[in-house]
Amino acid sequence: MLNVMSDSAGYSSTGYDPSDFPPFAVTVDIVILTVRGSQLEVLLVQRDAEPFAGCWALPGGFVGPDQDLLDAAAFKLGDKTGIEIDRSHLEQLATFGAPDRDPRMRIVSVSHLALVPMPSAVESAGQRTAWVSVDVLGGMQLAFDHREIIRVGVERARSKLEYTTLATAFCEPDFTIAELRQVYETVWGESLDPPNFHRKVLATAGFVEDTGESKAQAKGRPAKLYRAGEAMQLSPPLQRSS
Amino acid sequence: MLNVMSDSAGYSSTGYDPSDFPPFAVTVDIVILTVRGSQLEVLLVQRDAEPFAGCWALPGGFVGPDQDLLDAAAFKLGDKTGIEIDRSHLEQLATFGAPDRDPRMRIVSVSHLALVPMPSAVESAGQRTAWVSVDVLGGMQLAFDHREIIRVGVERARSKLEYTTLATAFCEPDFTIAELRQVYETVWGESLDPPNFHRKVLATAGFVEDTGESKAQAKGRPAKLYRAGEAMQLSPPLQRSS
DNA sequence: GCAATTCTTGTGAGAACGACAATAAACAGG
DNA sequence: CCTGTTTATTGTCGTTCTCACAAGAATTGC
Repeated sequence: MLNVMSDSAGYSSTGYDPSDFPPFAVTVDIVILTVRGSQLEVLLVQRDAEPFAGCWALPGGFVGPDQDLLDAAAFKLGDKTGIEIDRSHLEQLATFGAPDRDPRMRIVSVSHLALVPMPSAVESAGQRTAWVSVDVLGGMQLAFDHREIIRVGVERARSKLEYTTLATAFCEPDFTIAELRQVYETVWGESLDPPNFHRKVLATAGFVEDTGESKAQAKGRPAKLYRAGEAMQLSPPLQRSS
Repeated sequence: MLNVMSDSAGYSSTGYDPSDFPPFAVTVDIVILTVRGSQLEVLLVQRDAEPFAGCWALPGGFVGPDQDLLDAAAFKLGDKTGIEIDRSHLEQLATFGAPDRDPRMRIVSVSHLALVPMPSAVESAGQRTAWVSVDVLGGMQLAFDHREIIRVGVERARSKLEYTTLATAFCEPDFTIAELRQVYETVWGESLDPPNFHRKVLATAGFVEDTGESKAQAKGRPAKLYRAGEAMQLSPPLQRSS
């Protein structure tokens, strides 16, 4: 099927005639992550059409003729999964365009990364969608190069938690320091010292704001509730050991 | 010009009608940076065709039908400027695809970032190419959204110098610590304490390796020459004050 | 009340950082 | 040869940050 392209080749000798560019399609794919318990999970949808029918894949689709890329990602996410994403936690991830990544034709995919809090995300998952722990993806058959896209997305999330306040995007509007710490521990896959983490978060201006409220625990002292602060960057960064 | 897509059709045989997906063209653009003296400079080429004829623009061009994105970026750079880039210092930057970013038709540009050392880069600049300090770009008229692309590229470079060993890409194969410090000072636009910088670089395992050679200065004590080490990440990072 | 649990604050040793002093190695000029 | 100048490199030291762990505070269950 790849030879569909070769008919339009042959523009290289005489410079670049704009009327002779190769035919491309452009799609958006969304790596949408959440933290449930101690698992970092990604939302997948089951494909019903060839190629890769029956396989799990990232939500996404073709970009509309007059759609901006970020708009397309947000729209496709709502369209395919019903999740309305806070635009502030949706960002472009990377673009994948290997010539053979789609057997049908040349498709360039602009992948995006979205982070959502736990409960609302889980409820919104529809029939042919599933939240899957990133730890069990190895045993699944994924469509196209989506395994690689997810790998890049997870690595981006891990990295951004170090030097940005993005971890609050995984939390409800009001959250405790322990819940925030749980996010870090889950995404990074390592345990953090509760006292030191607590102090460090409060010492970073603009990371969290006190709400005055408290939240009762199943056992133990109630925890103060905080909301996300104004700051976007963390300086100095929170560093993982590895 | 928008109708050119439909001419090169013929997807019906494969089951995919060209009208199923919108007509896109995909280009690569390269933000190639170098440090000359105390200036951070970007390579621009002067356009000879409409739109934006006569304006300065980033080197780049349409992606070939069977070309990977990174390959296309490296090829276009060599083709348009004669610069053969070390592939290890060429990375994808971001993708720009606003519907109105090109007046001709819908074009999605996958931008790339390249870093090259000073002298070779300057020599390679051809007739219609120029190295321009990023500080004077404000007064120039740039094609398309290339001003924004350059801004993102410069910010990426500034950021990556903090936590990667990428600064060595701006240096010759053998370089002194002072030359490396000059790179940091130029890209970040702030001065660093020479003794502390010297110690910090040598204390980071894998950042630089001793060559045993020395380099005479115009004045003063000769400096030892180093080469880039194996490490890619800097931990702990070098931090800029701002 | 008491034990258990969890959140929050204290503490002290060691490492890192930053400003600046001191030394080392070259050159220029007398 | 000696001296001043310049730049590279090493020392020093007080402050800050980090990290491991102890201690205190606030709740639940018995």
